[in-house]
Amino acid sequence: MASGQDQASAKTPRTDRGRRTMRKLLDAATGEFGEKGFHEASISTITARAGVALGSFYTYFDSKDAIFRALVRDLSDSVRVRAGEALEHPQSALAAEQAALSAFLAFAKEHKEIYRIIDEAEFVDPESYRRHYETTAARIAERLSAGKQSGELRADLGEAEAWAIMGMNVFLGLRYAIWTQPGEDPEAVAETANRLLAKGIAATQ
Amino acid sequence: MASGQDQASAKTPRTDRGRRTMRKLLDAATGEFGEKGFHEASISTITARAGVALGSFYTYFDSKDAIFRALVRDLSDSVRVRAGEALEHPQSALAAEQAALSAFLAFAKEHKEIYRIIDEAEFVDPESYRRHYETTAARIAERLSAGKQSGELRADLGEAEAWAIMGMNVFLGLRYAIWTQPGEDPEAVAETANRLLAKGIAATQ
Amino acid sequence: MASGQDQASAKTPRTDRGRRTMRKLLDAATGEFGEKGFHEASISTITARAGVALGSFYTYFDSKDAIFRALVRDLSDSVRVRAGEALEHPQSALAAEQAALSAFLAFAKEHKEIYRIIDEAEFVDPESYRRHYETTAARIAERLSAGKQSGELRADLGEAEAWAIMGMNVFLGLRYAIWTQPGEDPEAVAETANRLLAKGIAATQ
Amino acid sequence: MASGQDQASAKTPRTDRGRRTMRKLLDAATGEFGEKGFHEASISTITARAGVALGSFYTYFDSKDAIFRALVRDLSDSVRVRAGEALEHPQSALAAEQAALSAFLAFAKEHKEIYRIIDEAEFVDPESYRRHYETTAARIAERLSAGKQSGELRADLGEAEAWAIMGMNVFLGLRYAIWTQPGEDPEAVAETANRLLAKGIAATQ
DNA sequence: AATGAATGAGTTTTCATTCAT
DNA sequence: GATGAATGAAAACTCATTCAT
Repeated sequence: MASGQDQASAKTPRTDRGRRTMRKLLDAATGEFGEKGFHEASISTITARAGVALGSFYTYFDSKDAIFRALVRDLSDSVRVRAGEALEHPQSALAAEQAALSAFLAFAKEHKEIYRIIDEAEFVDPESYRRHYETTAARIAERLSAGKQSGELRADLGEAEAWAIMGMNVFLGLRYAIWTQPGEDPEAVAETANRLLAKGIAATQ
Repeated sequence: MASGQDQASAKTPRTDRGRRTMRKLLDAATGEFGEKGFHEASISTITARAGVALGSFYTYFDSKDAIFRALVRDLSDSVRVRAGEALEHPQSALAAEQAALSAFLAFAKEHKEIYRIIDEAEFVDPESYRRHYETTAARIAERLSAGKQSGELRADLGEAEAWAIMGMNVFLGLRYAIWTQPGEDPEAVAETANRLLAKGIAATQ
Repeated sequence: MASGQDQASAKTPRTDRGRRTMRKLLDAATGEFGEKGFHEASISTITARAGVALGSFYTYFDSKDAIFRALVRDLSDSVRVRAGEALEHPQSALAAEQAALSAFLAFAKEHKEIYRIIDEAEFVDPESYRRHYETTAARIAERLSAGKQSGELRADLGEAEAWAIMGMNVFLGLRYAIWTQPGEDPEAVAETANRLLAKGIAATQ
Repeated sequence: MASGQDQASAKTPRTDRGRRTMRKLLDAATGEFGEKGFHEASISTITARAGVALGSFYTYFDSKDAIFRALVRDLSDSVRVRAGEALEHPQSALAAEQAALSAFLAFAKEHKEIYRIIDEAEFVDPESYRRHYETTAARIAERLSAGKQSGELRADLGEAEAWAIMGMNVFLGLRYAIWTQPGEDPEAVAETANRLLAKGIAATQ
C-alpha cells in the first residue's frame, strides 16, 4: 500500500540499542519538521538534535522523505488511537462527537507539530496526506451511521457531513490548540461546536 | 500590509515591454508553483516557461519568495472578490452562507493550482497564511453578527462558530472541488452544508 | 545512439566565454582522469584545476560520468583523426600499417592519458569502450581488405587478424610510449612490428 | 612479492570455521567485483552475499583493497598455472605459442569475471598491473629465446615481439572469449593467430 | 531591459572502517 | 569469532542570486 521501502524495510533495528537510536531520530525529526518544516529541516540538524552521527540516520531511514513518511504515519496513528480511547465507553451520538473533538484538541495542544507535519504532507507525500483525511472522514461517517441507526441523528446524513465535521474540528484545533490565546478554554470550544451540531446556528423561534 | 519589497518596489516595470515580461513571469510562476509546489519549482524553470532569460527574473522580483508572495496576494484577493460578488445582493443570513460556500467551491474547482499555492503559503510565508485565515474568519464573524442583529441567528454565536464554518467550507472544498469525483454536485453539497448550519445534525423529534 | 544528454545537450555554450570555460574544464578533466583515474578524481579538483567555480561545472556537464564520456569520445576521435592523417597519401599495404602504428605511438607519447582514460571506460562507460575498439578494428579490417584486393596481402585475412594487429599496436604503445625507457626508439619498434607482419616470426630457411 | 599485509597477515584463520568464512568472503568478492567492478562493489554487499556479518569482514581482510589484491594474486596465479600446464610437454616453438593462446582463451571464456578483475587492477593496484604484464611478456620472451636457440625462430626477435604477441593474445581474448558471439570458434582463432606468427600477413608470391 | 555565464554555500547521500557486545 | 550499530569524512549535485556584456 505504501510506496515501497516503508513498512518493514531492512532498516528495522535488531538490537535494543538500535531501537533507542531510531526513536531518538524520530523524536528529533518531529521537533525539526514541526518547527522548521520539511525543507528547512536538514538531516544534519536532525542527527545533531538526536545526538547521533550523521551517518547513523541512514542506518534507519533511506532518505529524508522516508523519515517524514514514517512520521506522518505515526502521527496519523496517534490521533486515531487517542480519539479511539475517548470513544471507548458508550455514550450518545452527540456526546461522542464532543468527546472526539475534545480529545483531538487536547492531543493537538500537546503535539503542536502535528498540524505542520500533516499539512506539509500535502506537498511532500500527497498520498499519505489524502489517506489521512479520507480515513478520518470515514471514521466520522461510521459514527454518523451508528447515530442514524439509533435514531439519534438525522437519517439523511452522508459523507459531506462527515467532511464538514472534520473540517470544523481541524480548524477549531488550529485556532484553539495551536494559535490559542491565554484564557481560552478548549473544553468550552468543544461545547460550542457541539451546540452547532446539535441545533445549527439558526435562532430558535 | 505586505512585508516590504512587494507592493511598489523599484521593480515596477516602466515600459510596455517590461509589463509584458512581468506578466509572462507571473503566469509561468502560477503554473510551476501550482504543479510542482514552491520548493520543486525553480527560477530557471519559471523563466524557461516564460520564455525569458534567467537573469531577467531579477529585473522584476527580488527573490523566489517575493514572486510567491506576490502571487499569493493576487490569488487571495481573487478569492475574496469572488466571495464578495456572491454576497452583493441582499439575502437571508443562511442564504448568504450558502452563497459564500458555493462561490468558493466554484472558484476552487476552476483554479485548483490556486488552492495549492495558498495552502503552501503556510510554509513559505506563515504570516500571510495566518492572516489569510484570520481575515476570512473575521469576515464570517461579521456576517454572523449581522444575522444575530437581524434576529435570524442565535444570539450566542461567536468566533468559534466562525472558525467552525470556515473549516467546514475549506474541507468541503478540498473534498468536492479538488478531489471531486465524477457525478458529484457542488451545489448539492452547499445545500447539505447549509442544512447542517440551519438545524444541526440531530434528529428532529 | 549515445545515452541521451550526450551529443547536443542543452549545455552547449552560447557565447565565446562559455566555450572557453568548457574547454578549460575538458582539459582539466583530461589531466585529472589521466593522472588519478575516474574515481579518485573529483569534480572539485577538476574545477579548481580549471580555475572555475564548482558550480560552473554543471553549466556544461550533467555529471562526472558525462564529462568522462565526452572525453572518451574526444580522445577516440583524436586517435582516429591522427591515424587518418598518416594514411592520407597512398602507400603499400604494409607501409600503411607501419605508418598507422607510428602515428599512434607518437600520439600516445603526447597524450599519455589516453590509455588510462580509455581503459577505465571499460568500467565507467562500457559501451563507448567497446565501440572504440570495434570501430578501430573495423578500420584495420578495411585496410586489410584493400590489401587483399590489390594482391599485396594474403587472401584469407579476416576479423581476427584485425584484432590481433590492434592488440599488437595497443600493447606496443603501452610499452614503448607510456612505459618507455630512455634510449628506446618508437620508430624502430614500428619497423620491428612491421617485420613481424611482413614475414612472421619463423626462421627463414 | 605482494605489497605487505597480504601474504601471511595476522588475519590467517586459525579454525576450520574461520577458514570456511574466509572462503565464503573470497567467493562472494569474486562475484561482486566481477559483476560490478571494484568501486561499485561494497563491503556490505560482499558480506551480505557471503552470508556473514559486516564486521566479520575485517576479521579476515584489512581493507577493501586488501581483498581485491588477494583476489588478483589468486587469479593471476591461476592464469599462469593454466598456461604452464599447456606448455608442459615438449613441442615446437610455434606450437607452444598456439597452445598458450588456446589455454588463455579457454580460461578467459570460463572465468570472464577474472578478466574484468585483472583489468581493473590497472586502477586499483597499478603496480601489480604493470608487474602482471611485464612478467607475462618476460615469459613470452623466454620462449622466443628458446626458439631462437633451437633455430626455429628468427634470430633478431626481441622484447618488442614479446609485447606484440602478448597484445595480440589479450585482444583476441577480449574479442573471442569475452565478447564472443555464437558460432565463433576459439580454436580456429588460435590457429589464425598462429598463421600470422608463422608467416606474417603478406601474400606469398 | 535582456541575456546567460559564474558563483559557492548548502544539502543529501555513501560507505569503508571502528567498536561495543 | 561473530555481530550489527555507529561514525564521519568525502563527494556529487542543486539552485538562488550576482554580474559582465
